[in-house]
Amino acid sequence: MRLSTRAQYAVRAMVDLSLHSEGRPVSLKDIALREDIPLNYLEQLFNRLRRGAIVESVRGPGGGYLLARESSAIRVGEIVATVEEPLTPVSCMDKGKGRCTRTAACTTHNVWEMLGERIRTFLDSITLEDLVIEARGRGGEE
Amino acid sequence: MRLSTRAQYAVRAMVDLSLHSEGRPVSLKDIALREDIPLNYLEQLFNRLRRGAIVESVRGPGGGYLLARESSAIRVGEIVATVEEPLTPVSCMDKGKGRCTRTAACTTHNVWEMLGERIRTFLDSITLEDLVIEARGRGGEE
DNA sequence: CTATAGTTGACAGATTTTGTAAGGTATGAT
DNA sequence: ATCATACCTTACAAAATCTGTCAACTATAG
Ligand code: FES
Ligand code: FES
Repeated sequence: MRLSTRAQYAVRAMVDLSLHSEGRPVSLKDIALREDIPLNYLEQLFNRLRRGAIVESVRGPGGGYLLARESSAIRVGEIVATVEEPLTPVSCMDKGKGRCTRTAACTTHNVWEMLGERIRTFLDSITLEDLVIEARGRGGEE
Repeated sequence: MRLSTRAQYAVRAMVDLSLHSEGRPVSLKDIALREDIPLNYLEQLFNRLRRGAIVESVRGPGGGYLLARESSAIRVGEIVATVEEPLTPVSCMDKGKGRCTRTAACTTHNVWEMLGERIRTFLDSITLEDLVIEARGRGGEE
C-alpha cells in the first residue's frame, strides 16, 4: 500500500510550482533544484500533468509551467491519478479484466472497491490551495 | 496505490478458512486448491499470520490452521498489516527514517499521514465475520 | 542564430513482488 | 517403529515495476 515516488514528487512539485509562480511560468530546473528531484524524471511527470490538463507549458527561454486552473480547483487526487495511473487497490478494477480467481464470487472484491472509493474521496477532498496555504503558514517567514 | 497479492491472498484465504472450518483445522492444501493460490506461497503467508497471532496451527496428519480468535475479533486491517508490513503510503513514516527531502518542512507529509490513517481506520472497521456473512449470503445456497 | 526550456521515446539499473524448491519438524495412524 | 501428512523455514529465481538516465528534437525570446 505504497504511493510511488512519482506521486509524491508530482504533488510536491505542484505545491512548489504554486508557491513560486506569481503568474509567471516556473521552469522545471528550478523546481528540480529546490525539491531535489531528478530533472529528467520531473519532465516525464509534467508531461503527464500537461496531458491531464493540470498544468500548461510555455516553451522557450523564460518558459516553464503554469497551473492550468486556480490551485483551489486542483485536487490532490487528480494529480496522483494523473501520474500514477491506477488509484484502485486491485487490478481487477482496471477495466477489461476478469475476476481475481476461479472463485465464482470473489469474497473480498467489495472491500477493495470500497477502500478505493475512500482513498479517492479523501484525496479529492484536498486541493492544491489547501497545501499551499499550509506551507505558507509554516515556512513562509522564519 | 496497489495492494500486494500477498494481502489479497491472505484475506481471501482467511475468509475461506472461516467458511470451511467447523472448529476443525483446515489444511492449506485445501485452501490453496479452492482459492487457486500457490501452496508454498500460502505457507509463507500463514507463517506470518501465525506469528501475528491471527491463526493457530495444528501439525501432523489431520492438522491445519484455526482462527486464533472469533472471526468477529479479527479485523481486515490486521490481516493486511501482518502480511504486508507497512500500511503507510510513504516510507518516511516507517520509523527511523528521516524526512523525504532536503525541504525543511515537507509540504505533503501531512496529507500522506492522514491518508494512511483513513486507510487503516477503514480496514480496521471491517471484521472477518463481516466478510464471512456476506459470502454466505451470496454464495451459500444456489 | 543562439541559448533556453519544454517534448518525446528508448532504455538501463535497481528494487520489489511473486513464486519455486528443497529440506526440515511434529504428530496421528497403522 | 515407520510412514504419511501437513506445518515450518530458508534460500533462491523469475517477473514485474519503479526509478532514473540519455539522446535527440522543437519552439521561442533575445
Ligand atoms: S475479483 Fe476483484 S478482488 Fe477478487
Ligand atoms: S517527509 Fe514524509 S512525505 Fe515528505
